[in-house]
Amino acid sequence: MSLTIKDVARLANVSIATVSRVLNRSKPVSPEIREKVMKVVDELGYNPNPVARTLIMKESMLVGVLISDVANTFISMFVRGIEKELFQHGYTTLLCNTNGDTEVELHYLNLLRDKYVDGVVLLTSAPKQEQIDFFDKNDIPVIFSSHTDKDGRFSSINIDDYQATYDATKYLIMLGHRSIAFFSGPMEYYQTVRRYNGYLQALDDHGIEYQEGWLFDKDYDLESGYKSGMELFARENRPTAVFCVSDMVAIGAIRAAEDSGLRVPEDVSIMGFDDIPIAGAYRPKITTVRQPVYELGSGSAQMLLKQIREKGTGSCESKVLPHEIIVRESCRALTD
Amino acid sequence: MSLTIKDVARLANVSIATVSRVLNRSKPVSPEIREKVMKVVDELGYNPNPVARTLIMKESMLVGVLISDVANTFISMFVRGIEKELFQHGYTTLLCNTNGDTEVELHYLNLLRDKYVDGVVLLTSAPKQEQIDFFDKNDIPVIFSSHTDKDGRFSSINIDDYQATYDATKYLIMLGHRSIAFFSGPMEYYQTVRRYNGYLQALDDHGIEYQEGWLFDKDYDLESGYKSGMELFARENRPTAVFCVSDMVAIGAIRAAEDSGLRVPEDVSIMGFDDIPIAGAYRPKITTVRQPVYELGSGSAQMLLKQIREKGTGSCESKVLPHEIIVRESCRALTD
DNA sequence: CTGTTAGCGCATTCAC
DNA sequence: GTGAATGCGCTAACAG
Repeated sequence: MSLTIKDVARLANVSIATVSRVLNRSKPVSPEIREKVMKVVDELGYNPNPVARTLIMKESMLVGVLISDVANTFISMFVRGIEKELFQHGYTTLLCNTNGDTEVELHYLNLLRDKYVDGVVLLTSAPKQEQIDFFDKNDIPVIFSSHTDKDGRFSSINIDDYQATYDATKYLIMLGHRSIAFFSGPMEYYQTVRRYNGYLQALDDHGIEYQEGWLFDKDYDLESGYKSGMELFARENRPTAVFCVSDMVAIGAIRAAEDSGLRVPEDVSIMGFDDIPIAGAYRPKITTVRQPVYELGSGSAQMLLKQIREKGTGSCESKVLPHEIIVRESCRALTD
Repeated sequence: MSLTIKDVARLANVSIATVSRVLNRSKPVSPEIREKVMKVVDELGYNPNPVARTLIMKESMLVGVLISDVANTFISMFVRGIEKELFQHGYTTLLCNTNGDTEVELHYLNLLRDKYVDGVVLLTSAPKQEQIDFFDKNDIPVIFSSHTDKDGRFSSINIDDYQATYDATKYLIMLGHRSIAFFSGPMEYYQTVRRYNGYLQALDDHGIEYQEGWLFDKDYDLESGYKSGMELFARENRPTAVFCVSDMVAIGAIRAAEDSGLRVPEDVSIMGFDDIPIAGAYRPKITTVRQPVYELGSGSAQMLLKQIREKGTGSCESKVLPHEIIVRESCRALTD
């Protein structure tokens, strides 16, 4: 069906080795022959079979990206960042959705290795032991995105979740709030834990005693925020502010507040996280912590590319991107 | 490094041909030998190299999914539908983001073919001539999602965009609206055109004359809706209702209305499309047309799988999934 | 510089 | 039923 290197060699009256050489610049070829070959290649519109190439080279120009559904809201943007960067360097992105299922993750990891992917980006939010083991066993470049392994033996790119939440909590405290609930995600994710710790530390640093019942650990989505909100706002003695681990949770919380007869921010202040496009358009506009999602994606790709080039060095780096408090309308100063 | 079929053959004292046979059930093998081989396979944890296999079989167990950024809001859900379905059948999803760039699309299509993908799902919203040509030239199973080629020579899965918009417009008319603006996406997308036609027809069928200046064709995102809204609501003689091609556009339009001192739905009714998760949580809750996004994804996968099995038959089917008007708060009845 | 040859890991035709 | 040999399309030693 398709053209092979043989066809080119025959029509150009050279050996297949020569064709391979001009195509890969692997060895010097005389200008005349090179040109002759290129002419045939162009006329035929020939391009080498990447599968055969992979079989020999053990590289595929493929990069696997594992995603789960956490923070699913910004996955799309994140992936675009990765994808664009990789594409510019001739790599293709193999996207794998794991739904956070360890078994599925492992399945994909093995599959990817068998396909000779040149690298992997993990956006699965909970670095499991199985993953660590896999990358210990297989020498495949990998970037942990938005989460790191405990020992920091692998490259990673993150924002400073601890500091970001610390800053957010501090902001609420500066506004005069002394009772602040924490609408969390699952504590299995280090990301969540780091945020929680930042929150606790900010409380502590400002002489606020953490209260039993301020923590709601459900998930990163709208429904979780709504449920936590309905639960919290039904209480007699409710906090004056709520920190949410995502904007979607914040939106759910705002809905719950309104359904409970509370106004935001007059009766309760609600802070989000992510700064998804809708955050600035919501009513009230959501005060939130901005993550540079696209940059996290493209940064992952850049780091991975570097690691692929330097494969074998065992080098490993960590990158932390800046966050930013975006002040809008959903949090107000307490002036009583 | 990795295990090969030779290792298995050696340890089981059989030829590689026999190993291949038990693994593929391609030819009968005596029970004793089969068992002996399987034992070695299990002990070694051997699995065949898919790349070598692809080189011979000309199939990869890979499916390419091309996406652009239109309706980017629901791509995530759509892809999950595809991915899950394919995964269950042993296929892996190769996701390619084209940004609607024809050149990039073509690049990917060629790459995918060279990787021997077993099929392709197109979610690029504008069936371009180049794409049609590609699939005419290359006999690769393909599903056009959310858009069809004009001639209907390829399989596709859609909702009935024409009817859905007709229904939505009719709903607004039934509410008493006689002047209805259309916040559109780019007219290069057939999807957009079909919706526009449904809108026009509904107007016509109910004796409403279409007015110059009711059409705003920008894009499917929030900003487009906002801009169109600011433009429209500044006018003296503004419509009482607006149909938007997506919920994000609707959200932008609602923002614009409020920034123009208009209340929704008291002063202007705004209707969305898609029913993204936020639509029901927005303030006001958005009246919209629901698309079964996940089902469009899994349906695409099912149709593709079927086509892969029946490859060569040249069979081609079209599937239309139901839409639904979701009545919420953003549109009100005119009672004057 | 260039051509010949030998694999990469596997499926499959042939002989037996 | 089973094994030896051939080749998928390509790269890389090896000679010349």
